[in-house]
Amino acid sequence: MRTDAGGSSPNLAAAIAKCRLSGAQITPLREAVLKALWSTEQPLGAYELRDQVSQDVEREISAPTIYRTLDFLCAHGVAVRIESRNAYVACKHPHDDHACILFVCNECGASSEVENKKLERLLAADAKALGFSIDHRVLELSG
Amino acid sequence: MRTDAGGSSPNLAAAIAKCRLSGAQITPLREAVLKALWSTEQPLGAYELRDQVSQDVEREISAPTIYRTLDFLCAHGVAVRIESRNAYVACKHPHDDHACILFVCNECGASSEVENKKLERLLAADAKALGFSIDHRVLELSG
DNA sequence: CCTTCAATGCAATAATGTTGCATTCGGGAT
DNA sequence: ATCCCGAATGCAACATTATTGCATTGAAGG
Repeated sequence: MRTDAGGSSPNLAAAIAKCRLSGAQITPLREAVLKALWSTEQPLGAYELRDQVSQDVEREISAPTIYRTLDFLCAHGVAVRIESRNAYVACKHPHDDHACILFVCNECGASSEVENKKLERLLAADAKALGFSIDHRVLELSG
Repeated sequence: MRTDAGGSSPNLAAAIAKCRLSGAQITPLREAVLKALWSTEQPLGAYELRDQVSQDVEREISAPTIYRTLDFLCAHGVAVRIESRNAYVACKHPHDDHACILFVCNECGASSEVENKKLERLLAADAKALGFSIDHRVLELSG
């Protein structure tokens, strides 16, 4: 028996597995939201997700529920919020630390993540010079 | 006669001069908003600015007006929007291109900009590798 | 004086995000 | 099995952030 319902990318299953690692439960709702995120390259807004997921599960999901679900997915590193668009995408790379750059296309809206160790080191060096301990980074490039 | 009213930082005057360069007019409103931004290290929200500026000019400024003014200031490189906080700060460095990193303190809220050419080159290289032409960057670190 | 265009005023409304509390549901202890 | 507990969700109300469309003002130039 397959655990990956609906024929979506195998990596969706991997993301789900990743969440389970931390003892968190993957509910049908969380899975539906994650699935929606995986179904496109486009960043999706919270209310957009709400509509899609509502249709998927055939009942009205409320805004707070969506936001809580997104918080959960982001906290578990399987989704990322794009601050400059108030939108979310599935995190499609397997790394634990989220030191990636997000490229977002202005025309098609597609986004892609890029890892860059050198850049990470530079940021760390700058932070150190300032006596600053980074707890969150936002690196978003659009073009 | 001094053009810098109110005894604020001399750099506020420089910022104003910078705007004039592009033939734009600095109205009392725009100057008041810029002054408010310069008066603190703290990122200020649009509505926060609205209240401060309204008090300053002794009449109610409307939200659209504040947003338009902020758009103007950002477009002229004398203010920066912090995407991860929905807030704005004065841009306090003189450079024309906005290739800086924004460090924002979680405790005191203060923000500071850091220029880093190496980092810039790395970003450019990554973008090139993707066939991507950057038109806007958001680099925000909080901690 | 008149035209014109940028800047601003203003009302309404959209879009995004949050709070507080009630309810449900599943798993472990008794 | 039943009870209890805590996590997840439902839900109403509300807070915050941002935008649209159109009217008005005001300064620069013919």
